[in-house]
Order: sequence, then C-alpha cells, then structure tokens
Amino acid sequence: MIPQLSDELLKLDNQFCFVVYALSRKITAHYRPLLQELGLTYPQYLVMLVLWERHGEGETGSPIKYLCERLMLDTGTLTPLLKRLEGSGWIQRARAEEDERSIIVSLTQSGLDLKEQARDIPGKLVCQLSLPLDELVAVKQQLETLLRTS
Amino acid sequence: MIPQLSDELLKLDNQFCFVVYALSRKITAHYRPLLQELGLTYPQYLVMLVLWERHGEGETGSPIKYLCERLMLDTGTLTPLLKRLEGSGWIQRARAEEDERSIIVSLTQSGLDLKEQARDIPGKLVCQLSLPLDELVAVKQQLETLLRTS
DNA sequence: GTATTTTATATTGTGCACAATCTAAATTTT
DNA sequence: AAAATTTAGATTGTGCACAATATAAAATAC
Repeated sequence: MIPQLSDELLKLDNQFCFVVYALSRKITAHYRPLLQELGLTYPQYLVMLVLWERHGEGETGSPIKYLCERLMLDTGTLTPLLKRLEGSGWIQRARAEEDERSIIVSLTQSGLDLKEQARDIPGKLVCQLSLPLDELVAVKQQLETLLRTS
Repeated sequence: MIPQLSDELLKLDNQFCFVVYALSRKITAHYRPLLQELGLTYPQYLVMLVLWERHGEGETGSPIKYLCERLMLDTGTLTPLLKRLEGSGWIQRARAEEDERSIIVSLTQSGLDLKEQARDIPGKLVCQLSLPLDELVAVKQQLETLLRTS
C-alpha cells in the first residue's frame, strides 16, 4: 500500500471545516450560561440582536423574510424559534397590512428592556477568547470574506 | 439617548461568533451534495474520517469515548449517530472484552471501501473556498489556537 | 379580468447538539 | 469482601438546521 496525499487530506486535523464547526460549538457553549440568565438560546439571541439594532435605526418592525436573510436561516428554523420568543414575551408577530403574506416581528417593551441586561455580554465573551483583539478582528475579516464569496 | 459603545458591540456584524457560526453552516452546506452521494451527513463523515485515520494507523477499533473526545461531541449526539452508521452498514459496534462498559466501533468492509469514494471530497471542497490555500492554512491555525485555549 | 406564476410563511420529517438522568460495570475505600 | 465512588454509554427531552411540501396572498401574463 503506497501512502497517498489524499490520505493526508482525509485526516481530521487537516480539515478546515472541522475547526470552524468545533469552534462554533465551543463559542456558543461560552455564551450558554450568560444567555441562560436572560432566558435565551444563542440563535434566539441573534434574532434579538437584529431586532435591537433595527429598533435603534428607527425600524420598529422586521419581516420574517428580512430576519431569514440577515441570519442566513430559513423559515423552517425561524418560524418555531420566533413562536418561542413570542411565548417568552420578548416579541410580537403580526401580519403586514400592505401585504397579508408577510409577518412583521416587533419588540415588546420587555424585549426592548432585555437589551440592557445583554449589554455586558459581548465584553464578557471577548475576555474568554484567548486571542488579542486585533488578531481577532483580522481573523474575523478573513472569515467574512469566505462567508461572502464562497 | 446617548449612543453607547455597547450598542455597537451588540450589532450583528460586530459579532465574531456569528461569522464562525454562519460560516460553519455554509461550509457544511457545500459538503452536503458531495456527501449525499455517499449517503453520509457531515457529522457522520467526521466520524468516518476518524475511523479511516485510525485504520491507517493499525487501530481497527475505537471506543465511543475516544470518538467523543476527538470530535468534541457527547454520547447524546454520538450514540444515535453511530446507530445510524451501523444501520447503513459502514460500521459495527461491539462491547470491549476487557471492559464491558466500553463499546468498540470498527469499520465494516463497506465502510473501509467508502474511503475510496471520499478521496476527492477535500480537493473539491477547497476549490469552492475562495481563499488562497496559504491564507486558509494561516486562518486555520489561528482558529485552532482559539479552539485549544479558549 | 381570469389564469399562471411568484412570493412569504407554515408544516412535516430527519438528524444533529446538548443538558439531565439512568444503568451497569469497574474501581476504590474502608 | 462489602460499600461507596467513578466511569462508559444509553435514554429522554428541548431546540435548532434544513429539505420538501403546502397554502394563500400578490404580482404578472395573457
């Protein structure tokens, strides 16, 4: 049996994707206890980030379609997730008047207030990442390129 | 209302984790059609990578505990996944003789043969990633540091 | 103005991920 | 050696992810 290059490429440690996959799970594990205090999962937190951001821009409502595009998730994922957020009282869902197909998601007052409790999360998390901030920013930019163009 | 630094940090585009999370899903989406031809999901493919690698090192069997450590997954994830791989005929599971608590996972002949069909996958995938190989290797090393030390 | 197509969301089904609990085998204590 | 503890996996339950299909409203074609 002759050792082949393709054997090397099939080793776990040579898989770029595995590193990304494992790191993603590890970082969300860092978020978990922090988010648990707010009663959010990580994907729910991402939705809230978008809604808080939109609110700051004066957009009080966001169509589900917009959330799907922004978070790169489909309705099979977001529909039940949004129902859970509504059940927790953070958001409301209502049909758009102009287009009865569209559902507009908006923050409740509780959902808006929750932002204050979330303010210190990004800071706490960066502290748990053992890479200098400038290197983190550089890596993030490379990953963004991959995300955009691949 | 005074604009705050913490408002910036809470924006989706400033989240390091979201990039990793979204990229992870995007890359596995690239894998999906390739793996579908082999009848594997991405996590199942990772298990097969480890088993193929171990086989190449002369280790014909791997305890579930070892797979858990290597893939950073727990038994709640791996037990049903391994049962599906067994159902597909790629692996076998058997209690270890020395320690009846331990289950040893080993490749069937089909599972070993499947490696030949998987050989061209890493190459195909790298071609879909729009980053020069050297940069990819550099980013991977940074992410590995994060994974190890965070 | 009706028929066709497109669009926005919901639903169903499969497969991860992971916390929490359970079981039985192995190890350690006493 | 019997009791207590640890360890390897399995099980249960919740919540993503995503493919495939369904539905109804809107837009377009004719």
